[in-house]
Formats: sequence, C-alpha cells, structure tokens
Amino acid sequence: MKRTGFSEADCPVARALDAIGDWWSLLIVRDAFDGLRRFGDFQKNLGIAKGMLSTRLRKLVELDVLELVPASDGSAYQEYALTRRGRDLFPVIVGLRQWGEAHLYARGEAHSDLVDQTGQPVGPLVLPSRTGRPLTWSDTKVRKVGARKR
Amino acid sequence: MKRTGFSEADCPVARALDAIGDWWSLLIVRDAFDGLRRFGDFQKNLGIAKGMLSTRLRKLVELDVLELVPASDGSAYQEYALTRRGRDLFPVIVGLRQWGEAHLYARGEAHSDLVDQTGQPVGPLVLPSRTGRPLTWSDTKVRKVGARKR
DNA sequence: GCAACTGGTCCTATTATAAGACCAAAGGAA
DNA sequence: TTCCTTTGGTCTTATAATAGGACCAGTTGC
Repeated sequence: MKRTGFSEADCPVARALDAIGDWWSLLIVRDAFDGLRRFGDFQKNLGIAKGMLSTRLRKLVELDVLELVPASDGSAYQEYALTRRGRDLFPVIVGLRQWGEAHLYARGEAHSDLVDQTGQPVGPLVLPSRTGRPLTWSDTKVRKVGARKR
Repeated sequence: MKRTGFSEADCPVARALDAIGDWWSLLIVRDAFDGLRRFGDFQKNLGIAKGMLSTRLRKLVELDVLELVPASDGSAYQEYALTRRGRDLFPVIVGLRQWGEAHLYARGEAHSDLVDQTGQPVGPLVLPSRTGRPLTWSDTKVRKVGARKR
C-alpha cells in the first residue's frame, strides 16, 4: 500500500509530478525563487514542520533541484540554492501563479504579483509552435509512445 | 494536525497548490486533456483506487475545473468534461511536461510528446513582458502585497 | 563563558492513500 | 422478460505521510 509512484512513467507530466508533485516541494521552490536560502527562513515562511522540511530539502537536493552551498554571509552554515534544474521550474511556478490569480481570488482581493524590472506586470505564458505561432490546448495533441502504460 | 492549508494565502501559487496540488488532481486533468471523460477510463488509465478517484473528481467538480455532462454516447451515464477553468490549466501541465522531458529522462529514453496539428513538436513556454520581450527568472520579481502572511 | 540561535533528528497523534469487498442502476443478449 | 455484464460508485481496513513539538549538538553574539 505504498503511495503510487510514477518515476518510470512514459508521460513526462507523471514523472515530473512524481518528483516534485507533493504538498511542499513546489512551495519551497517558489520561496527559493523569492530569494529564501536558509533552513530557518523556509521553515518560518511556510510554517512547515521541521521534520517535513528536512525530508523535502534532502529530496530536492537529491533531485538536483537545490544544492547546498556555503552561506553567503561568511558564517559556518550552509544555504540551499537553486540549480539550473531548479531554475527551469520557473514556468511551472508562473503557470500556477497565473492560474491562481485568474481563478482563485475574488475581484479586488489582494494578492502578490509578478512584475518585470520596470515594475510592469508580466504577460500570460505563451506556448509557441516551431514557427512561433501561439498555440492553445486545441491546437495540440500528445503523441503516444509505444510500449508500457503509466 | 490537519494538513496545512493555503486557501487563504496572498500568494496565488500557494492558493493554486492548495486547490490542485495533491497527488492526483493534475494527473486527472492531464488525462482530461488527453480526451478521457468517464470514471472508468480515469480509473483504468491511472490505476487509482476508486475511492480516491471519487473524492478527487468530486473536489474538481466543486472547484469548477471539471463538470458533469450527459454522456456523449447517448447513454444514461454522465461524463466529466473540462471547464474553462480546467482548460486554463493547460500551461501548467505543459510546464510540468517540458520540465520532465528536459530533466527526468535519460538520453534516448522513450516518452510521450506534445505536438501541434502538423505533428511538429511545440516550442518551450515563453513568459513575455507587456511589450512582448521574453522574460527569464532573473528579469522578474514578486511584488509583495501588504497585510497577512501565508 | 554563557545564552541564544541555527539546523537539524526523533517521537507521537492524526490524516490521507491503497486495495479491494460490496452494491445499485443501466445496458445487452436471448 | 430474464439473466448476466458493465458502470459508477460507497465502505472498510491496513499502511504511509504529515503536523506538532520535545530534544540536541554545533555556532554565534555578547
């Protein structure tokens, strides 16, 4: 009765969710994008139990989403920094953010906002075709691969 | 000791994950994008326990991500169809897919693939500024909102 | 030198998930 | 019409994950 796993799935969505689709990992990554780097900072900001955080951080380091680096303030402590693989999660976080903004807030309700360096709100994510034309859901399909299911 | 909730969060990422960030919801939505609509189809394709699926589908309908519609084959059964809100999750699914493809498969390992109607693979998601310039993580920041935390 | 801070580990109570038995309504074949 | 199968669930039970907090060693600040 182990929790169902998808680390062997043919579908990259399933494999991605298997890796980072738990209750905390993406929130930790979001905080990392916001500049948080220390164990205590994540713990305070998320209100997560320390044991949980410890487990999650260890897994994220294992996955090479975060890495341990010497603390930037010169102390003997270490910090958790986003790797290339972690930074590549940016579109996922932005996608969740934009969906949440659009559908989960009452009109006028306050929420944090993603802006560029001039302070302008960013536009919606775009999925381009090879030729640069923007695609929506109905313009695409999944090309199945042979062999085993799930 | 209830599972921590974020339905009141100021951060849209947290609120989105609170709604659909569990182990199954996004996989169900992915299957819905792939054309699955019936209880039994989801159950067979995901290998999920029926009780779990029942709970998840009920929640997704409550959230207005899916809706119950009369079966398209004219039978007395019902089907689960994506709503507008559900279709708006497309970029999130694509983001997960592209991250998974890029980082979770060995070179040459088989995986399913997202293509446009001509069969061409799609390009990577792009986050444009208001003026259309593509933005990366380091070009953006989160504008915090006042008041309460989490 | 000592108190407080940091970054954990470990234990316990509670909640969620997995697996499958069970069931009622609908559909299909004879 | 009758009986069997399919569909779409519910319910129960065992196991796994999470929340909360006690505890602890090494580091830092005073």
